[in-house]
Amino acid sequence: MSRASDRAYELIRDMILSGELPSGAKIGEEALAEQCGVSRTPIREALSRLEAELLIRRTDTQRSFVADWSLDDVEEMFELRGLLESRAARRAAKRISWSQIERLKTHHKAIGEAIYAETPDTQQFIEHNQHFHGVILEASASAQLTNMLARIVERPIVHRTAQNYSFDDLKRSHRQHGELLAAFEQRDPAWAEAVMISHIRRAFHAYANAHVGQRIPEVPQAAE
Amino acid sequence: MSRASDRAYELIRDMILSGELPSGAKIGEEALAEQCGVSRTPIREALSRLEAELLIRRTDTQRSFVADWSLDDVEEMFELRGLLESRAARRAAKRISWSQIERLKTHHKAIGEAIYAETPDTQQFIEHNQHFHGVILEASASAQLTNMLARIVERPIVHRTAQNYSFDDLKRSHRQHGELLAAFEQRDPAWAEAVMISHIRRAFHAYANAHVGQRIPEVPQAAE
DNA sequence: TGACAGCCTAATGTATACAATGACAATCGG
DNA sequence: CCGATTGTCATTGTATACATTAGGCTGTCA
Repeated sequence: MSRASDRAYELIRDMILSGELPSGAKIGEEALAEQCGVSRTPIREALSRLEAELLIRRTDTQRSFVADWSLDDVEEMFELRGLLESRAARRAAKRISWSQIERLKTHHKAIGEAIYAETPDTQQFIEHNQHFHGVILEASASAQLTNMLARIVERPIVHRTAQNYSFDDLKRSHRQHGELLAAFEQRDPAWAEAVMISHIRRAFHAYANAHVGQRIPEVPQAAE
Repeated sequence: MSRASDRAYELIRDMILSGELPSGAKIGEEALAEQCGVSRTPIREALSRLEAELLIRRTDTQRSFVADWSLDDVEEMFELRGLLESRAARRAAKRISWSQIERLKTHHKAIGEAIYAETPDTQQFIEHNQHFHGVILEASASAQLTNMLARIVERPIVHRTAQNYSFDDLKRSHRQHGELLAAFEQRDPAWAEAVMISHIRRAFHAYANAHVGQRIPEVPQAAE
């Protein structure tokens, strides 16, 4: 895709995920254009994508703000993610090739190594975790499921969630991936679906526990 | 939203749904800009939205074509729609207010009148059908479910499907809406969910039967 | 005759200027 | 003193010109 609008997209996205742009912060096209060193045109395209991914919200009059996720919103998103990913797992169990299973095993192994290193490497975990889920999506052979999950629900929350995983959470996630692998090797759709539901549900509770009480911590300034 | 880009969006969308722009047709920004009487800027915005709704596809180099739906694609979409709408129905059964039930009854009644008139009025059916499903979505109180269904799956296919409904199909759909209403009045999530799955599934088969053999009929010119 | 290369055309990406619209503030009237 | 109305300013919407790139066509060479 286009160079400038992609760069702008990534930059803005990182600003949001890193907290540099806190929840509720006002987003002006002009200001961002200057920060990103491009004109407003690619900024506008980037904002469209970010709006589609629900990282920013727009008022009725098209003013943009960093989306502010309540715990209810997050639960809703996990519900949706569970619904879609479990369906993907079910489809994948019927269709997955042996080479795809091999790739799953590779990522599974890498995740294990990242966790059980002397100092657990969360970044590595996140990366291979995404690839692991990516292979399942690919094996589900549903462009529309893939599209939806990838663009709307997938990445932002995965990041924030896994960032806060405890050692136990990491181990548990790894074990559930092992369970998924077994279900795929047996080509058992119902099993794969059930494990995936549980896997995502667990991720939600890990997120929720990590955020008890700290309802959106990064909002020092008020309404701007 | 903005005037020009909205008009452009609707115009292009209608061109696609009416078949004026056949499946696989190349879409040039410049040409559309001229046809719609606006500049390329709002056209680009409209194309983004249409791409998000999967009505157009883009090559790796951003050239746009009218999406070409195989029967498998359509089945996938109905699978997704069933997944999401049945979940919406389940949530709605737990949350729906009496006034929302009243609104459902109003649309249900209007649909009945449209069907059992001397000459069944499909347009009226489609309109009230959309409102009926809209109220359920609203009652599901999930902004994200609503967003997804409304933007990605909902409207284009509903149109094409209901357009071809036989009298029996219309009656069946009406009866199932009655069943849904009963489930809501009983506030029975499992029941509502099951009826909705069946309802959407039936819609798929109605679509499939109406299209046996005529694999995308509107493609006189080849690859353009 | 077929294939490859280079140029040419057409379409998209980006920047920028201008228009329109909404928000905010200050002042005036009740 | 409070509220409303108007004017100014900020921000977004649109148009257009220019840059860049992909894809096709033609000509030449093997």
